[in-house]
Amino acid sequence: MRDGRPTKEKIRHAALALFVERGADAVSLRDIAEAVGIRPSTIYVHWASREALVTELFVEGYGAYGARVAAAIADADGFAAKLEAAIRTVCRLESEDHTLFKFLLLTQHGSLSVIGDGDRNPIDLLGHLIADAARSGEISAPDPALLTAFVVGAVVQPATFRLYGRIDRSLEEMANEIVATCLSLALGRSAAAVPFPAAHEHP
Amino acid sequence: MRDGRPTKEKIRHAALALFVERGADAVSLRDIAEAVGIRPSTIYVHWASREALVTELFVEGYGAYGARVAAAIADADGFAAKLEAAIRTVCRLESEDHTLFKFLLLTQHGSLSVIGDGDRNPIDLLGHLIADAARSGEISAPDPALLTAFVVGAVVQPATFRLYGRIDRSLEEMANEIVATCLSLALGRSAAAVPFPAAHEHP
DNA sequence: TGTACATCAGTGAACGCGCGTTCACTGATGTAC
DNA sequence: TGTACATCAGTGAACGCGCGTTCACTGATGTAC
Repeated sequence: MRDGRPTKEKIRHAALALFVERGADAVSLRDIAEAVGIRPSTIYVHWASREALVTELFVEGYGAYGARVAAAIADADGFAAKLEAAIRTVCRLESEDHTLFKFLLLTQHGSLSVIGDGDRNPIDLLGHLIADAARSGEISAPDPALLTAFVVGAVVQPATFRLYGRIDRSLEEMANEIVATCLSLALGRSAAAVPFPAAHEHP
Repeated sequence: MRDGRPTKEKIRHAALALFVERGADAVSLRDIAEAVGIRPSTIYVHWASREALVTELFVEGYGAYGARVAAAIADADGFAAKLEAAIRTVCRLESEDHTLFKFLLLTQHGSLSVIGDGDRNPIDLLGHLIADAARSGEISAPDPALLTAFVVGAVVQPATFRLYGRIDRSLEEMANEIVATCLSLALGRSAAAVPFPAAHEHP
């Protein structure tokens, strides 16, 4: 028999590229097949349905990111170093495989429900890191979930701005600024760490 | 002749609610018509196409937000007060019409291209506010676009977390923390304002 | 005040289209003898 | 080494379905006389 693995890999790459280019909903199996140079029915040799293909790409990509971030956190000592390592890893991943990064960013809404609670995904890992540090007293964060949102926002929003051409540099090129901002947010100079520092209090 | 305005308004509301519930791509004109209690063809009395309906909802909603934010900025004096007023306005809008807010947040990707550059939308307004303050020396921001991303992220990411149940409070309830964080980001205690403050420098 | 007319919001049936999916098939390739 | 066979990756034609959209129509309502 023929070896189907190269074809399967080609389908994966073409699908990812098209999903990023047009949005997953706007890409048909015929589009993917045409990009690879196969017939649409061949896709069913490798996946049970269109949904299974999309889900596999999302779960595998998200899982791979989670594993890399988890390893970075495990290798560093102390909250600040762990947070910095996690952020730098995400910034590096954006450069390593920009297509996958875009896909995860854009497919987020709608496919996030596939990921179970507490799974090994980058956002939960950051959330646990911050929640643990708050519980142990290493940082002062009255609302760890909100602080996590601020930190995630300081990574995801620059990435989104880049996606829409509002920013030219890659996440990796901005990594120093992003890391410094995340540390500043987490280490007590932000509202989430010390509530209402009254830089400007509401009347 | 009958007055079609109430029907048009019902279609607007039902469409918005369904788009938020399932994502705009997953809602057909038959779904909308059924929710309103009319026939699908009636929608063509009020809009030229499905796309025209979606675009009108997005552009009108985004424009309304832009107008409110622009007014808030115009009414306040000085950069810090203007920034605070803009952020508080966005937080208030999320409570006032949660469905519209969700729709704008989720439809962003894919429909943002409809909005022209420099238009009166909340993100460009924030961007110009920050860029102007950086130019006049009121704040020190080597990369105003990146600082804008941080500030937008400090609003949008908590909203996204709320959407997915990671946070329970409304933006309005978190407004004090969000405003303080945005001011802290913009007023010089962040990496974007003063590059590499070396809270934790990379080896 | 009563009647005739014009307007147009809303209808109902139908359209062509592209979609995801199925399935009997073909034929290249690895394995057994 | 050469031949027969089994496997299964990939094909090609076809399917039913729901989609956005069209269009001749109906009939409620505001306006003119």
